[in-house]
Amino acid sequence: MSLDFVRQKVVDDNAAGTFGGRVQTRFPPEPNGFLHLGHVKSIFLNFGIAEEFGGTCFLRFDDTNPETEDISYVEAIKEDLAWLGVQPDDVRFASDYFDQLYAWAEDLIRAGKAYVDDTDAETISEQRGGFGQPGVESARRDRPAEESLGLFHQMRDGAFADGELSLRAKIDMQADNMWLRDPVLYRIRRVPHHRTEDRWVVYPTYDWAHGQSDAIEGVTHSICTLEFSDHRALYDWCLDQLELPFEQPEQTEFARLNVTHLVMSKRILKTLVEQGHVDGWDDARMPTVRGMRRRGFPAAALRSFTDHISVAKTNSMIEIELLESFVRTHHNRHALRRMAVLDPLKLTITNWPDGHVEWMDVVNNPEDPDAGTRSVPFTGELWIEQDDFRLDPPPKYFRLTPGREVRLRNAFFVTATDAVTDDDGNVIEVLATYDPETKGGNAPDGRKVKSTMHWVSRPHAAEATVHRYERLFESSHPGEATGDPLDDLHPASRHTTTARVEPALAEVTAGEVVQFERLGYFAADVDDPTVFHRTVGLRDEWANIQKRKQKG
RNA sequence: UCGCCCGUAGUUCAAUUGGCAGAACACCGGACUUUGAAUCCGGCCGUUGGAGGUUCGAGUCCUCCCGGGCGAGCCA
Repeated sequence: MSLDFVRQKVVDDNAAGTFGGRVQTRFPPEPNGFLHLGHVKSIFLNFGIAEEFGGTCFLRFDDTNPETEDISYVEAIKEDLAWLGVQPDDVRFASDYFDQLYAWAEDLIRAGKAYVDDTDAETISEQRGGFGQPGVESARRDRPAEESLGLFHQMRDGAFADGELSLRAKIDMQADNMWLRDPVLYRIRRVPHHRTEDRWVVYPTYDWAHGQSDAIEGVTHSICTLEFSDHRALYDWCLDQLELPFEQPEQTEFARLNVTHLVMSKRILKTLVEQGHVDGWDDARMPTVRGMRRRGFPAAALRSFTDHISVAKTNSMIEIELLESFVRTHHNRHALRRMAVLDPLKLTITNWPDGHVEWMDVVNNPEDPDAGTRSVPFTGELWIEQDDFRLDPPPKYFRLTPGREVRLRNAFFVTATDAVTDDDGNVIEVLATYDPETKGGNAPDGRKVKSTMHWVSRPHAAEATVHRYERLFESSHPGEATGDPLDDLHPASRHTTTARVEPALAEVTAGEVVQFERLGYFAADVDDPTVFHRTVGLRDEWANIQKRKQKG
């Protein structure tokens, strides 16, 4: 197994003694939204590296913009992290460092490396120039340090309105890298902050806060996504100007995660919630940590998935089927097997002794002998799946059809004898006979059947609401055709029915994932365990046969 | 237009100093089967973005070209 380029860099740095063998990372979310799959990749990368190299990893909230941030997100992010099984060595906030950041900014001004500008935002933008175009220096660029310092203090003390003044780094207005064209370091925002409340009216920008926060904490490897590549020169420039308590941290960028049929943009996710396309951020169709949790995607599967896809600088698009295969593999080992009928059809056994109940001993998980067995009631009045009976079977259809014998799993062989139809010709009940010699599912004479079907005893059945999901976005690349992912929304991504389920399903705990035999994995809702979400279906050869036939 | 980054199988990644281009998922087939599941076995898939160059030998080094991504917030 070879190392990804980030881990390789850590190994190389350790070999060269760059950080004295120390390894420290951090996961730095902004508390302005919920964690999603993209964050999960970053989380397991950062915490994983710390763990593997005997280092440390802090959770640090990048809370430098009070206009969009909120304490509720802080709590949600902590919860999601805990659910992912990750334990930060410490929890910090960029706002913990506001005093130090401000003091460092004063140093920068004194050193003639920053100045207070009264140019308005729009003009600054114009003067910045464009790609291949020259920049124009601000008229205040050479303001004496003492004057800037005085103004900077007045900014802090509330003497100016929002946006009236800003602190800018004095770097190079002709740089090819736009982030070096005198970037803004401090801005005035009269907005209460969720932690510092009204103590500050000036806030550092990301570029003045991030690298310094890393440096204060002793971070060695500051890992972020590719779009920050151009910021690295600024990250380094800022740290170069300061006296640091530790070795200077280094930024390394990796490609963010893209998955087919999924959208990771916070903005689009928010729109889905606000326009009611989903129930909320924690809807089982959302690629948020909370959504995936409700859906029944286990943290362990997310971990093996992110391990498998590794990390690189190549912009890539992962097929969602890969994620699902990790989820299936996990549940195949751990999920208890249960029987549930999603689209019920009556099956009546005409030669069954009236009122007789036979309790069948059934294995809970063939992949795990320790999971034990349970008792399931069998009677002459059953529910079977509508899909499992055809009056007029297509080729290669192995299930129940008039005159054919099949096995009812863990019970008896039955042979369909007749079907009752309604006025429209729909089958509403199937009549069958059973062979009492086949109890448990084997014929003493050794005869075989082509298929085995699940069932539920009507008198014993419990009802459960079951949600089956289609892809939220029909297109593998949402928005590719029109530019707006919302145009690719599946019009009916959730299909809800009332299922008939075996009695044992009344005992599942919230959040538990079970396999409905032959159908897929289903997660009992985290709030209401009488509701199930289809996590992912089983591989379905019959569905493939039909699909191929459709294609011709 | 300028700068930075990235191009290896359908997809995601490997390939030790420059030394036989491989794996997983997907797909196809077979075995097994009380889940058309799982499991096991096998198969298919490549102009390593292109063209030159260096070399006994290039995915790897050099040059040019092509394609894709990001960048002109007082967002992060």
